[in-house]
Amino acid sequence: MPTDKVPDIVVGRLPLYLRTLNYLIEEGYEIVSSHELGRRLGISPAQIRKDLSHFGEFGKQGAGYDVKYLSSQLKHILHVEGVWPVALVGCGALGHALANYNGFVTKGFEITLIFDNDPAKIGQVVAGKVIHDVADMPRLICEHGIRIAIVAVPSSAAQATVDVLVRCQVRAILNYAPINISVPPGVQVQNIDPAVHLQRMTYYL
Amino acid sequence: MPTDKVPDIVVGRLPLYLRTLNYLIEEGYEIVSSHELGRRLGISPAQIRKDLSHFGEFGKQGAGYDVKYLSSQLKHILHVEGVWPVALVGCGALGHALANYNGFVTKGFEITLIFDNDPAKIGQVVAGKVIHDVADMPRLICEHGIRIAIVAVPSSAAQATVDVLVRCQVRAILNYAPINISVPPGVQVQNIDPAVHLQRMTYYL
DNA sequence: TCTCTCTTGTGAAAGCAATCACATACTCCT
DNA sequence: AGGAGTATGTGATTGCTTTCACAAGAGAGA
Ligand SMILES: NC(=O)c1ccc[n+]([C@@H]2O[C@H](COP(=O)([O-])OP(=O)(O)OC[C@H]3O[C@@H](n4cnc5c(N)ncnc54)[C@H](O)[C@@H]3O)[C@@H](O)[C@H]2O)c1
Ligand SMILES: NC(=O)c1ccc[n+]([C@@H]2O[C@H](COP(=O)([O-])OP(=O)(O)OC[C@H]3O[C@@H](n4cnc5c(N)ncnc54)[C@H](O)[C@@H]3O)[C@@H](O)[C@H]2O)c1
Repeated sequence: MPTDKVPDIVVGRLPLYLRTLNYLIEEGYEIVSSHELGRRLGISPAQIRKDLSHFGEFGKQGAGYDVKYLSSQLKHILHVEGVWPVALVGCGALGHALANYNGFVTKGFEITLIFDNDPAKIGQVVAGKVIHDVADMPRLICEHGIRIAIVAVPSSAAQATVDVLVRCQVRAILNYAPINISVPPGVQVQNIDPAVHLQRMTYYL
Repeated sequence: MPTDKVPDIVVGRLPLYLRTLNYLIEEGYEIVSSHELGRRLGISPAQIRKDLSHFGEFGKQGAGYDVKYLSSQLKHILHVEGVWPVALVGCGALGHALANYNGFVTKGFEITLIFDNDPAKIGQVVAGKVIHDVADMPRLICEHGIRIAIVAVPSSAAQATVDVLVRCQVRAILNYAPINISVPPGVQVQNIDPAVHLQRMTYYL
């Protein structure tokens, strides 16, 4: 029973399913049951079946799911069959780590443009890419048709950076600055703040 | 009407409230309403009031919340009044960025021990701390009474690293390896995987 | 072929979470 | 001092998510 309107919370789990399926492929699995997948993810088998049922029928009764097939279907659903070009803004300590991270390409992303506003950094080469002046960001992002950006600038510069990105037609932003940024409707934002994650755990200590 | 058993999802929002309150303090606010706080966070005022009501009555009718007071109360609830010593395992590109990150201390954390298994790195000084051999991890973590660790090792080493940490009485783990790790009940885990966050957004593009 | 076992996909039920709406109470202004 | 305006805290309600439970399909072995 395909796509009515899929809850965000379901969409949020699909990348986790996909990640685990790809590990299963590496391990040589050809078939996996919702039970085994759930065991690895700490999620109930029923929930996995229900989640997938939003998009179609991918399994075979009595057997389970063909791992490669389900992986390819999830890539299709998530629009990561190809490789999205991504802009990285802010090439400090964290930006360097991200630029050199080799885990993106197999997941459907490649950092193709890097920006900073520090004259000492502009022109330097990081991970095979030149660091561009943020002043050139509108032009370059437009020319490359970039839709996705990673923001790794100081908090004080984050909102202004995001505003520029949004004007450049960027529609998905991964924000590392520890601040709440605001964007117009239709622009996706995901935030990563390790301090927030740590504080979520200390409550229980 | 204080603490019955607070839902995890409520606890998960408290660090966001705290973060925003601290920005409000910097901006000179003394009082804030649930409406204004909600506007900044993209959360409904009613939800904020309901969340806080799990822990007590912090506001004043007709006025709002005393920003400093509420901040201090949230710090108390989240057990981040002091500074937790944290172990960092894996001092590669990402580990370096984390070790040098100055945003932790004001949030209640300080990386006090750094470990790696690369002989070329062991003994080097990063952010004023010596990189220790992972072989010494059990002893040092025990001696320092560390309860919180950040894992920034390759995926292939993550589960084994976590197993050691758990045996050393670490009870909260922030995992950057893009893999699902399993831990015994009572151990908190939070995962950060930028590729997962990006894939959550591409669905909507 | 028939039976037994396994696993999916899915309505129904149960369990959680978010929102509503208002009594209550505090502030500010005249 | 008193009234108008404002914002909290919370029971009731609505809405959403997860789990349950089972019919139906697939394969394996006798
Ligand atoms: N280092 C970490 O591990 C870490 C962890 C969590 C969050 N963060 C956050 O990520 C962001 C970057 O952290 P970092 O450690 O790399 O800091 P950093 O100071 O090393 O790097 C910031 C970079 O952004 C550049 N920059 C500043 N303003 C800019 C602008 N307007 N446009 C473009 N570039 C600009 C600076 O020149 C610098 O290169 C910060 O918001 C920080 O709070 C970092
Ligand atoms: N670089 C990034 O921006 C980024 C982003 C997301 C996730 N990650 C993940 O974070 C982890 C680290 O990434 P990185 O880019 O720093 O990789 P890296 O290869 O630069 O660093 C890994 C470090 O871990 C050390 N190490 C390896 N095995 C170890 C062990 N058993 N015990 C202790 N130390 C060990 C290595 O010596 C190295 O110093 C990886 O799992 C990676 O997938 C990195």
